[in-house]
Amino acid sequence: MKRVTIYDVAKLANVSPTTVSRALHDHPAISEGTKQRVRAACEQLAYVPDIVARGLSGQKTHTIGVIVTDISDPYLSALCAVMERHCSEHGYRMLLSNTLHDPQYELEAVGRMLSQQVDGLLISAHSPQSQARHRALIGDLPCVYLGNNHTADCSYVEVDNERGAYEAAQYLYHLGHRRIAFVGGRADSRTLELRLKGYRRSLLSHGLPLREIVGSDHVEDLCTWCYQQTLDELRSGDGFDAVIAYTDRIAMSIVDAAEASGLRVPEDFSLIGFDDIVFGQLRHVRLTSVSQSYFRTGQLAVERLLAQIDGSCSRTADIIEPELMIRDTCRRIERKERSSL
Amino acid sequence: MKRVTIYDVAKLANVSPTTVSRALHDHPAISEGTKQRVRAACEQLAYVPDIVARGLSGQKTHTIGVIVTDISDPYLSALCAVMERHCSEHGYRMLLSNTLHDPQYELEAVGRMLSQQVDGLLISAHSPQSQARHRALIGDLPCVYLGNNHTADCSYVEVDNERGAYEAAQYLYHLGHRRIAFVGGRADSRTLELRLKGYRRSLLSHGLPLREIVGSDHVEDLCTWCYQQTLDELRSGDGFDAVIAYTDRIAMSIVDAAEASGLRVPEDFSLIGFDDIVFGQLRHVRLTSVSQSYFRTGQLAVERLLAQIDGSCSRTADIIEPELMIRDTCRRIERKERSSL
DNA sequence: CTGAAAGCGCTAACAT
DNA sequence: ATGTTAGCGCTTTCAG
Repeated sequence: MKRVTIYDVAKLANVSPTTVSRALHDHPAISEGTKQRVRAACEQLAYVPDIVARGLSGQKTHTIGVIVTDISDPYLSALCAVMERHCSEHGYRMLLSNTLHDPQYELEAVGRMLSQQVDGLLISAHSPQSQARHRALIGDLPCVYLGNNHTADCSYVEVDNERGAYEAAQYLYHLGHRRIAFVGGRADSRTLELRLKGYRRSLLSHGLPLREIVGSDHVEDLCTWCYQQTLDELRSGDGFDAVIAYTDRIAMSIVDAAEASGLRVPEDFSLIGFDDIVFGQLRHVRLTSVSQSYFRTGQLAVERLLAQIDGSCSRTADIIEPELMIRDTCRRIERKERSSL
Repeated sequence: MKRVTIYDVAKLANVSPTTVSRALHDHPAISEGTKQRVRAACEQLAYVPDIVARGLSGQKTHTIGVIVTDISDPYLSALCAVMERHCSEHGYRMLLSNTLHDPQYELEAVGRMLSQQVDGLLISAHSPQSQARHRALIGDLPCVYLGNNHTADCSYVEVDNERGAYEAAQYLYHLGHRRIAFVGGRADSRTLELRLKGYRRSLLSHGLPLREIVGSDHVEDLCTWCYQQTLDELRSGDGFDAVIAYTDRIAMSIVDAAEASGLRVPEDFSLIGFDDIVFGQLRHVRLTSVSQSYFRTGQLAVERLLAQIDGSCSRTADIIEPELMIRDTCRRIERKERSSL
């Protein structure tokens, strides 16, 4: 069973292949009558246009490449869902690659996307270093980075993570907490760096001591590692009564660690996560979290990329403001030595 | 900045394009010396092969299309991650489409994949009906269905859902529960149908009454709907003391509903989910769940598909056995009128 | 061992 | 309004 091509359609409709092509693209210079005939012939032969050939001939493949660190991360999978929708609404297909935080794989994925002739790239990079490694490969192909893991000379849509963490810490401070730790993240991530920066800015401004539990880049299972570290710290006596977790997923591990060491959340222990994933919103959990709207991020990223592709703009930088979603994992502490507030 | 083609490489290496092509494919009839020269030239020009042209010329695009109902579902996103890995290990790229349970979109997605000339398709269909609608389009293109939503004349990898539900119900029965409900799912899904079948087989064999709370296909947010329905039922007095939920996600909503009506899990209320997602495994939740290994499913699906593509086999049907992961959301009930066990 | 030439299916000048 | 022709970048007979 051979492929049906425009030549077959042309023959049946008694016109030239060009006319078929034009009719299919609704070219104005084709009479309504021929268009009808061509469409009928297509129908009859069950003709399906070959996008690959179209891509070779024209210069566009109408395919965009998406490279993420972990598609099974709830935030990223939600983001992908949004991006896929927007792409397909604009007639683009989406090629997906999952790096699992492996910089080498990320580099190869970029290469594969290029050789696939994607019209543009949407990348959630592992770290600024990994991004630097593939930067040259990409050249001037339209590309928008998702999140903070990139260097300055590119387009991106990112959340103001410094501010998100700062506000989370401020919130805990005003609730009366004075022993606030930051837990989670991989050392080479710029997102982590920024969140730490915000956390430090808040604590330092109140003269509070910093407590940072951060994984090195080769920790395999970050959640388990954070659970263990936190548990150890809490048991060593000299603990803390509030935690800002790098992600909601880690926050949930922290709940486990707190409870395992005999502390209840939020009665004895306050907790804030990042990402505002759907599982944190369950009544059963009600995790207070810094939200970075995946909806807005995904939409904006695709929009910016498509604008770059059709040449209507070059570099863009968008900062999404985070929002603290206050739920039930933080509690006000009555302080005897009322300092200021 | 024009594209670098094999012609450029050929010129630089002082050979013909044919030789370049062959050298790149490690053709045996090319001398080692020329291969070296060609490789050097490629390097120097930063040549990237054009997969699109290769696809047009040969007949393979080395691209497989994946169509899922919801990439932000934890089970499916984990499955996609596994499949992406396996595909790329075998030199295939993965085109992703997300139907959000819309049969019309599913149909269009199949069309887009076809016109993209994918070498094969991996589909998690919305329902057997929706699958039937696109079946003809696909024709004899290699295709493997994920899960139970398909008719008989195709390849698939599915979990024995009937058995999974049966065993979940048996487990609850042996724990002493006599008022066991099944909650969740969409009416047109065959997966639901099978789970219900297993649930019924168990309950009927013990002479217990059936309690089924199932959404119609146009319920928007299934979780919220299930929460509300369950809450109503529980409050109406004549409730139940155990639930098998259609998914873990729904199970979590049921926890909320139970707690909202004053019942504690597992003290007053036992609960089993489906999927064994990572969030259910957290110590904080410890949800008992029927596991359908996404790892095994994803791996097998890709393997079967690739075997079909390279022609080494035609139709396959694989059944994955489910496994009841017993955690902490079910509890033994002491019965006064000890019936049998 | 290497090269020339003919497509793969489609589009886009450039005619008519 | 429609047709002719020449590629897009690569592979693949068929000849040297």
